[in-house]
Amino acid sequence: MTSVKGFRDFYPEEKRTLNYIFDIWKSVAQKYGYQEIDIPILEPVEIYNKSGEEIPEQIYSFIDKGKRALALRPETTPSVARMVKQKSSLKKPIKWYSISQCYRYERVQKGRSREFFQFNLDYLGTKSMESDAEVITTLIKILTSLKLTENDFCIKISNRKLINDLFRNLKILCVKDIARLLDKRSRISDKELKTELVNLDLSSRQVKGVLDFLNFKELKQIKIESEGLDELKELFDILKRYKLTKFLKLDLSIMRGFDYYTGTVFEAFDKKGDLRSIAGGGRYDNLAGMPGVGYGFGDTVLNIFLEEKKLLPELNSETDIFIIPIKNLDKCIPIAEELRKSNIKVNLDLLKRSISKNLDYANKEKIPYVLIIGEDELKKNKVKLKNMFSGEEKLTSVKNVIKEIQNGT
RNA sequence: GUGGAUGUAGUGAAGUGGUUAUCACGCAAGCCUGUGGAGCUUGAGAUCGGGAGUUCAAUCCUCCCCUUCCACCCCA
Repeated sequence: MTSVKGFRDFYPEEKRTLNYIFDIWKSVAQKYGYQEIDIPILEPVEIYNKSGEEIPEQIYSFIDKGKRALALRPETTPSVARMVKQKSSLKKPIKWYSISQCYRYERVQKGRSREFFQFNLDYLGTKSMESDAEVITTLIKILTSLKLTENDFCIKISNRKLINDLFRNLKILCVKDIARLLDKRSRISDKELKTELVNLDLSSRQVKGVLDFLNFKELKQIKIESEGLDELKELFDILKRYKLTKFLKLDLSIMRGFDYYTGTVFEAFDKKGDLRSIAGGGRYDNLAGMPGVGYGFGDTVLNIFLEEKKLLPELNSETDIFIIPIKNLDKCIPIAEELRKSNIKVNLDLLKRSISKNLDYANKEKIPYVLIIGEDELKKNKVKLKNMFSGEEKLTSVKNVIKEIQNGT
């Protein structure tokens, strides 16, 4: 009796945590003026052709009854691009976000499942670095809203055009192989990296060139003519205005797996470096029929990260109040309904259990208030309201209960 | 796909070639006919991951498979 490998169950407590993350994703996106969209779970397989080699391998694809080759969405950007291309009447700029479950058939392990939630945020319609900066800002704001600080994470930034120019300058052709190597950089020593580079038939001058630019920490150190370099300079300048420089790190080893990126690329990492990347994205100017920039942000790594940092809040039940009837369930139902009419979330004991059992239940479920209703109370036309955190009790009217709960929350 | 580890109630752990497989937490009921987080009592819950073999007898020994986890690979 298990769920499908790599697929997850969310019990109420876990779902609450997930909702906490969703709420922050949404509120930051809305704060910057992004609109929520939704995309289909199935897409034609071909739309992922531009994603690179890795993705098609991991795609859940099948032929449907109409002989169409379909795929469970492995990511959102191609769908966003499709939606943008499809409807030419959209007003620019297009600022969208979405939260969707995505699917990838891959080896299950820490931080990687086959089904995950991905928050995606995109700014389409301009090549201006201002949009790259805003998009990166939202990513940082999400992480800080989750109470993470510059000691916990950083955003590594690079630019595809600059990388290409650097390679061209060194007359290196096997860009792909090197890109893969560079991606591993944080996990291998410089020495190993060197021998690997030599194995790829690079001259010693080329090896030195590659190692050099990996160690660039500041843009000033880069001495070539490149549009990518200019873009990066501009981007860092704009981000200064958002006062976010402390989160940023120039890192030319950032490559990103997707082939469709054309300019800025960035990735959010935990500073200790023992987790996978938390979020990642970049600029894609040839995918949607118009330039765009965006990122994807999965829930799995984030969850582990927040748990390790002990930043997942203890969340109360969504229920506001639990009613304990004492041998008069029939009289309590109308009271419960009255509270619900005032938009209060009410749970009512239907099992006719004892007071102590019910209090125990309310306590375990972390319901903040309990209403005890018995003979004595009904005689006086009152109810007994108990605050479960303080233990305080008072005899009061239903109307006052409504007021108290509405003010208290 | 490659390599390593793992598997005993819901969870975490013990244990033994031999009748009814322990313990803790959790769950349920009672002590308490109107007051929780504690205590005590009782109860439910496991074909000991699956299959084959060795044996009079296997949860335990052997083999195969599966699962889950970790690393590589890659990525959210």
